[in-house]
Amino acid sequence: MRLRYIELFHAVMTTNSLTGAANLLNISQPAASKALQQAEHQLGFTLFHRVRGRLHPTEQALLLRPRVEKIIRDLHDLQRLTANFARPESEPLRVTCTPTLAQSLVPDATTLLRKAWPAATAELSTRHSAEMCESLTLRETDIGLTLQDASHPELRQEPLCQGRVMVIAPPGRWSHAELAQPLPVAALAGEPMIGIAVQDALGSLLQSHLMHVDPPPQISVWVQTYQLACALVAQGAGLALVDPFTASQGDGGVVQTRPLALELDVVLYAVYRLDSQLNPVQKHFIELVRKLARQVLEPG
Amino acid sequence: MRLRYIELFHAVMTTNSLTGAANLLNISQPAASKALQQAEHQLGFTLFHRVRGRLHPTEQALLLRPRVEKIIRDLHDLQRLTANFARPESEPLRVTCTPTLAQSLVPDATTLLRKAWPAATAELSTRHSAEMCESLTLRETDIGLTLQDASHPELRQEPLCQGRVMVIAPPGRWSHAELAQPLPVAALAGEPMIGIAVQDALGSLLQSHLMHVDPPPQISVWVQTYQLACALVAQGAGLALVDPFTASQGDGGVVQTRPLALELDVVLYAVYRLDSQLNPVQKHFIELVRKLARQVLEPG
DNA sequence: CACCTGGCATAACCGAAGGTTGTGGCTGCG
DNA sequence: CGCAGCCACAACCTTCGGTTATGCCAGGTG
Repeated sequence: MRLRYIELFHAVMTTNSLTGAANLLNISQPAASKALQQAEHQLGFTLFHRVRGRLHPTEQALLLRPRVEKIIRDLHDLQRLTANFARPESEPLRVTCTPTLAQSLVPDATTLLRKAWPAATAELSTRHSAEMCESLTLRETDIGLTLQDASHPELRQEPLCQGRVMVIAPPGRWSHAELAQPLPVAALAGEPMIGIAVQDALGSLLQSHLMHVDPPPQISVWVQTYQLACALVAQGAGLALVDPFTASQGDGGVVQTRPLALELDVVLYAVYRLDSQLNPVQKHFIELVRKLARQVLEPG
Repeated sequence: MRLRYIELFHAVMTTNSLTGAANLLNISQPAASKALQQAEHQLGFTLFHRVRGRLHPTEQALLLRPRVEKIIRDLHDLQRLTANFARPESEPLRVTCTPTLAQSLVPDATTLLRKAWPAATAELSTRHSAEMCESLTLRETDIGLTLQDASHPELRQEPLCQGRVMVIAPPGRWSHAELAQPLPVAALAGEPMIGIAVQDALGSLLQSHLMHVDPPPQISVWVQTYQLACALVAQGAGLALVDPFTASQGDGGVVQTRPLALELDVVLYAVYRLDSQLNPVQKHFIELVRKLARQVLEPG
């Protein structure tokens, strides 16, 4: 089975049309037509029924589809990987972080880095945990920054610093004296709160803690990102539990922030490949992140 | 990245030589040489160091290897699958079973089937559980017969009949009157026994039961297949727990067999694809297996 | 040391696969 | 009816993937 046939099959299945497939593959429609016939002839069974001038996948084609798509995906990954072996000599600092950290921590660290290394170039991106691991193993990026435990056999995660889970509230909720003291979890009982959808590890941990207070907090809005929670809290929608980085964004202005009395720590990790020898620029960047993060997480 | 480069890379990695790879792919050595250079040129980095007239994989090549091999495997599977869509019209009865069932149950059923359907042709093979599922989903075979629970999203398993775990012993161990009565598990305490290595579900279940009798049986020999256990028991090496089919092989001659008093049943399953419409021959075959198995499992 | 052997690269050549443009037939729609 | 969209067929061309013949280099051996 020629790879070309596999790609063509996939293209036809996705576009539901031979001309569409031809466009996708940047070849002419007759070329696609001929190739498809060759593929069917070589396989010994028909892949598509020609009915009223259109193509309809046969039963066999539907069974083949998932396997073909898997091969296409794996091939695509391989290409992404090889593409990153051949990149130019002047290696840029390639960093990816979660959206939360992209608010200020990573940009701040990058500007500081450029003062120390004016010639350095950087590629910044945001990704969620799974995509971050993927991107690191495919060598699209060299350093990942995340608040989640992202253990992976090919990756090493280095804890940079840790902080506490924070409660954010609309301004005026707490007195100045209260703000410094941690808020007991029990104090959240019955409060209107913003729910953090359980897609990340921190979120689900917090959620399980909240479920155990009595009466449970009233959660009418669920959000997927901490920034949304912060914005909603600023509008008086209730309280929310967030990581300290998100909290520090709104602190002093749109929301009040107060630590939560909980043994659970938020840990900031730098993640990189096990085999990667970090160069001086990369090491310096990580140290800058550590320093900046400490200023946020351990004030005073 | 052309598929041909991937295959070539894989061939060179496995043979450690360009000429070897060329032979593997049934092309001439110069063709392989040229293709490899094209691949490296297109990738933008070298895959193999040419040192003293030999090829040595680069660091990048070693990193690429696992992904490439995965694609090769998946491609191979796809080819196996497509090969079975195009098979001839006169479909043979394709059955695979575990080695235990290949001793007499499946051959007996096949000869009976051929009396009822003289024109039918059959393809018999033996496979262990995982390979059986693989082969069924790849449509290399249509019916699987196994004593293990082989649940799989694309497959359906139909219980045909059930029997008891049997204890086998060297001849003369038990009196004629004892043979009919189930042996309590406690009676195995301290006995010399043949261990069944835990690769199959039944084996591990039996093993865990044995570990709970006090004192535990003395196991000095572990075997991978029930036939081996049977042969060792015949030579007086001790007792063994086996499925009823294996037991019936040696019964009356080389070993004595006696049911074990245990709520655990051995179930014979027929496994086939969810979407497969069994034809009359296949249905008849399954019924024959069921009938023959009942004769073995439920004597009297 | 000279010689052979084994392994990779280069050169010249060749066929077929895979691409193109042009065209025609069929279907469905305004 | 006529037009637009989609697929198949034909004729033609480029290039890729293959061949044989040959050369170079390293290592082992009499």
